[in-house]
Amino acid sequence: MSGFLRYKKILDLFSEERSSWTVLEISKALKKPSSTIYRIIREMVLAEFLESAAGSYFRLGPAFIKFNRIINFSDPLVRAGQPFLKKLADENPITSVNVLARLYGNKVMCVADYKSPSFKKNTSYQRGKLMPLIYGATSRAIIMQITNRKLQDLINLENFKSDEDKNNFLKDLKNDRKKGYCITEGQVDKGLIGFAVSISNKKLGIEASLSSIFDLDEFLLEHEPIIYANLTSYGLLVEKYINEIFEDIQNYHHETNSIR
Amino acid sequence: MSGFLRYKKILDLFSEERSSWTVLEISKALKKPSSTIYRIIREMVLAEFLESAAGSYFRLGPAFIKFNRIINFSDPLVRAGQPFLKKLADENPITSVNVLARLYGNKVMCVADYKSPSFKKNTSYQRGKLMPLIYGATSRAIIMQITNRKLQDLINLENFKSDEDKNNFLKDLKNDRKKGYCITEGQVDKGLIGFAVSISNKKLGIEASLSSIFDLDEFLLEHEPIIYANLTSYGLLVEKYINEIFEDIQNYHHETNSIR
DNA sequence: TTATAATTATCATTATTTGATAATTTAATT
DNA sequence: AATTAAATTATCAAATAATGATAATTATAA
Repeated sequence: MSGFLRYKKILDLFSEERSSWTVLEISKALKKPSSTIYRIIREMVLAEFLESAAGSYFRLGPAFIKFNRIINFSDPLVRAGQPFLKKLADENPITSVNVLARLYGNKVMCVADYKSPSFKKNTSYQRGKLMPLIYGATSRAIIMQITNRKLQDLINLENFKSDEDKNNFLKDLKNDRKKGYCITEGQVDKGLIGFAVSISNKKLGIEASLSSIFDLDEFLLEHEPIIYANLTSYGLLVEKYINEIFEDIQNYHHETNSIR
Repeated sequence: MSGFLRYKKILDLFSEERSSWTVLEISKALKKPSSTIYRIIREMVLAEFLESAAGSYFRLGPAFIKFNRIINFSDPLVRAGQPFLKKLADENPITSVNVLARLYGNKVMCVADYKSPSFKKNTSYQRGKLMPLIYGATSRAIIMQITNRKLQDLINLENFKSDEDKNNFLKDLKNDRKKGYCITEGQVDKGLIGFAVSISNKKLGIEASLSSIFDLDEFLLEHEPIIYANLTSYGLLVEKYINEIFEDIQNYHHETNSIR
């Protein structure tokens, strides 16, 4: 265990389910002597990536809140898409959860979400949550824009139940690519239906999706064209804004570099 | 430069104002050879703490969004206080920004905020933003609960204009401690008035504040008693919930430890 | 106060980082 | 498609830092 991994392995222990650890627990989990863990933890506490809590427990530190904010204000995808989620929700024919998600390793991560105030059911899509790559429209609209080697690598990491399962998935992917958007029912959350379009920007390396999720109890077939129209138009709008932001960033860097 | 600092120094370059850097720029800024920076950056990209963007720039990675989420769902202060911010806003006599903030190093960080939808002015208090320790009611209600050595250390880090300035600050602090809450006008944002109460929990090491910020153009003296009543009652409520969460955590750890 | 747990310090050994440079890959331009 | 420049990775000996066993100290609880 060396380099950044030494720190990351500790951070990765912290989860929603288990958000505080003692040095001894960490030392057991990572099979490292506690003197080593103490030394590392001390460094991370100093850097505010961890903080000590009651009862000699440690938890994640405020540095994450700070850097998260910087991302919020600067990430082109979040900046471009965030403001449209509420509008999308307001224009949808029924209450919805609206999500901006992106590839994160071999998972999909929601980076922004807006739920209509009166939406009743619980959904898995909340900012920061990691979701499976192969289930749900949100994820599908991301993976369907990935090709060649990268797609192969990602798919090889997935555990399909059978070869047939895998082939079906690939066939669906092909169809969705042709249609330009995805619909899935209950793949992630029972009783919900999701619609999604791809969001991409080659130059910025953005592989993302915009999606609206509805309660199956409220959803009617006649809603589909409106949902589809909303998603595609807002999707294009988000991509347009990403481009503008990209140009802003470029100009900024040109300026600051020429000043020097 | 060794240990975690090596990584932190790079991360600390990234700010709202300057959210993407090339390896060469980092290498200049930190006065380190680019081969070294490349090696470090590669590690951090692999860990998703950085990600490569267009034009050989790098920016903060999605790991921060993920860990930020875990904090949101597990930090006792956020969990206990977050749900009350909207209620506080709704019960205030005029539109307001409501903030939960805590000590972060020698600064104050907002960890949750709720703005009345129709609040017009811009405020500095937004989740994740670092604020000065000695200005504004939000900060004052935090520092006023700190004593002895820790207070000395924190105050020594501040640059007061004069000794008189410093003495005035200490005098105000004493008064606020007696009163049990703080009011400041325009210290952080011109045209705004802030009210704050302390939030603390010894066992959890929480030194925080709950505050409501109003537009001076809307604020009337007769609002003060209601504001005061709201803040103190919600402040106590938040502290009560922090305590309950603390006990939940304890029980959880007892269970998991006895199972093993 | 005493006892126990938590944390820090020490230090020789072992392993890793460093930085100069070369090699390779990628992107831009002709 | 070929050329060039820029970005990134690889190499390796020297310098530096991490490790972990143990001892010492400090905080916490009984």
